[in-house]
Amino acid sequence: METVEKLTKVLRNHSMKITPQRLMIFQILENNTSHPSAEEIFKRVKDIYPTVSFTTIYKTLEVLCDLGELRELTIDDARKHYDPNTNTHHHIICTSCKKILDVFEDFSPHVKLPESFRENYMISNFQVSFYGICKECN
Amino acid sequence: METVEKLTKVLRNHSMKITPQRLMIFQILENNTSHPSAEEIFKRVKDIYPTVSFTTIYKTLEVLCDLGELRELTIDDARKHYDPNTNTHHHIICTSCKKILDVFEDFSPHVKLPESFRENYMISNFQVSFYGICKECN
DNA sequence: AAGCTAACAAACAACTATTATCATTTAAAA
DNA sequence: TTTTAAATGATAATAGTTGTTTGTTAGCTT
Ligand SMILES: [Mn+2]
Ligand SMILES: [Mn+2]
Ligand SMILES: [Zn+2]
Ligand SMILES: [Zn+2]
Repeated sequence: METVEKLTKVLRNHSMKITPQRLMIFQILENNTSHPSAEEIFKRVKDIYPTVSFTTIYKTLEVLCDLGELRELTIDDARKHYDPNTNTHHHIICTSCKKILDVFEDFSPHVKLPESFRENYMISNFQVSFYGICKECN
Repeated sequence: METVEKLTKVLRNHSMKITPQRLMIFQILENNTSHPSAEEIFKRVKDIYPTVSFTTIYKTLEVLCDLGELRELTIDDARKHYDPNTNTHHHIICTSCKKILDVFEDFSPHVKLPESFRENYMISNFQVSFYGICKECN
């Protein structure tokens, strides 16, 4: 199922309303692998709905995160980025231009929390972040 | 060599000055595995030097990071944390209380950037972040 | 189709972490 | 001790994000 359709359904199931602004956000997120920041999403929505406010963007992104339909990435120290792909995967960020790409390698067979933590932590997930410089940034 | 001694030496080598405030920060960082935020460091320095400013804390932490003597952790989405241990290692963060612990497992033999990225990226390092709930937070 | 109401959007204010500016002070070299 | 470059601290500014209020609307009910 495509993102727009799925998110519409999920929000409906929670008696939340589908507004034009939200639909636009869903469309922006559909098949989006660019890991946009709130501002990048805001700008694109603003092109179509010039009166949209930042609050609306943040509120909708928060709702989607709470519903588990969106991942909030803590990888760029300057701002949060959002990822509609909620399947386990990893990232590489260029420390110069801050571009974030997906790394779909499955590290789970090898990356396990050491035994000593097992009894003290309930692990929900892990993520691997690679830091480097992309070719464009040399 | 202990942290205070080492940092003093490194700063001297770069013609930087050793001030009482900086020495206090060095002491706070010595053997510190709590991954403090700037504010936590600020509060502790303030106990001894009540007129210290936040600027001094941030500036000194920036200097240490630039010199490679301190690691800035991007793992808590609310604020940066600092780690005097600059050797490669990983972390587990409790998503409830935000406590950060070290994970010293060496994942480097298994966690490698996939071949497809090799020609386009100069990787400087990677980090594994485990997310979970600690026992105290249940 | 019209009315109802919880949820929403927008305007705006507030807040938090961090960085910038700059006059004053000080570490440390001469 | 004098000199000077660098650090400090007061203050302001900035950026990202969250909270509040009030009028509007999606989508159900009649
Ligand atoms: Mn991704
Ligand atoms: Mn650590
Ligand atoms: Zn780049
Ligand atoms: Zn906890």
